[in-house]
Amino acid sequence: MDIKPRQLEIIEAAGQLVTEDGFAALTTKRLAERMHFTEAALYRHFKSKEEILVTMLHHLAANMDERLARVAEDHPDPVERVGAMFDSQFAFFQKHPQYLMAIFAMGMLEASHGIDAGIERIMVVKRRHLHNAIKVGQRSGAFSSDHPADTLAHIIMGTFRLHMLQWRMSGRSFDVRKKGKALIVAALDLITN
Amino acid sequence: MDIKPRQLEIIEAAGQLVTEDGFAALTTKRLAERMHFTEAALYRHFKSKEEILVTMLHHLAANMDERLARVAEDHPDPVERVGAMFDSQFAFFQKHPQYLMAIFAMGMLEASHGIDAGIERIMVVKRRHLHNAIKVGQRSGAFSSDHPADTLAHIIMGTFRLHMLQWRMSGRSFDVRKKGKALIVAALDLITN
DNA sequence: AAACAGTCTGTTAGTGTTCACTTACTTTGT
DNA sequence: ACAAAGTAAGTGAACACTAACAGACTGTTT
Repeated sequence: MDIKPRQLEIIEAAGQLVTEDGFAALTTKRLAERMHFTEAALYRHFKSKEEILVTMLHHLAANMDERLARVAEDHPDPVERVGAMFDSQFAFFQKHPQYLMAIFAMGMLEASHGIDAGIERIMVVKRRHLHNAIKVGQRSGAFSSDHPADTLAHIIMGTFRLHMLQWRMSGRSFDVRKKGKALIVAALDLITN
Repeated sequence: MDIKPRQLEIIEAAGQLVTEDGFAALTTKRLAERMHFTEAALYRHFKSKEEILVTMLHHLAANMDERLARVAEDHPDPVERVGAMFDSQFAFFQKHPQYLMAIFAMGMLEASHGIDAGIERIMVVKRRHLHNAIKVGQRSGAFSSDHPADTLAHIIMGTFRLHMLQWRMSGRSFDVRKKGKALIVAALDLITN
């Protein structure tokens, strides 16, 4: 499933609309306006509105998987690795805030099964990478083994997600990367031996 | 601003629809069906669909504030207090899952400013109670002072919110109170001296 | 070099459906 | 008698999507 350049433009415009004004703001009319063409032209590139979102989520999941795998390769030390993973996440969403919606859309079971499945896949990807890093750290003795890796991963993930939510709620008015790094360092400190 | 019994019924039905099938499922038609009357009858009790949601969020915020204040009074020990606060939250949402939407709706900037403000107020209420409890615990030496109370409150809140999200995503198929208690105990253990 | 055929990407002008909400009237309980 | 709470039957607006057509560019045939 490869995404053509024009499709990517549409996906990014759709993400912008949702991130700016909420899910309800994503209409074919507004999306076409932002693309500077007509509604009908959208259907030359996607067969439905749903397909636009599903394709976007696919794209994001694949992108994130690859990016986190590369970070893991580059950082053998587990504590550093977790820090670098989140720093990569912060940098990504700072650069591409239009994808923020994918983090929060779940919890709204919006519309279709395809969308839900796409969002869940993104969470699973993130969780898998984080869980692996923590398990490696527990084996090496860097992280505490007082609690299961699941639990520690949950706490870190929750900290990350709430931070992103607050960033979004604030209108992205602060430096998500700097503040986020401080939070993740604090959370890592709590679970480090 | 008092809520009449019939209004409360409508509010709860609206919450059910959103929690079951997402925000888009809350239409005047479906809401009226669930109430076993016509759409027009809704407008005898609320002047708009937005007012239904805003009233619901007001009601929930007031309810939560009172409930958490009572828990705080009943538990002088800070560690116990935080545990009891979240246990009270788990029990509440287990009993009234129709209010779950209020936790997740933010992040979707749905529709109106009134709704956003209502959701933000709920988050502020929770945060205030938690933050107070943690500060008390830090002063008494029960909680670590290696990190600011803000940071610790953030980590606990994030842990809670992700847990609720997973419960919802699972179709509320596990014991949110039991699993939640374990998570909160683990998180508290990390920040306890 | 010119003509042709096909595909890609856009247009205009609609379609039927669903939405939140209203008007005018009726029933019910005190 | 009066107000509260319901109904039937609609309103215009917005929605996702479609049919029919047209220009631009491609590669192929004459």
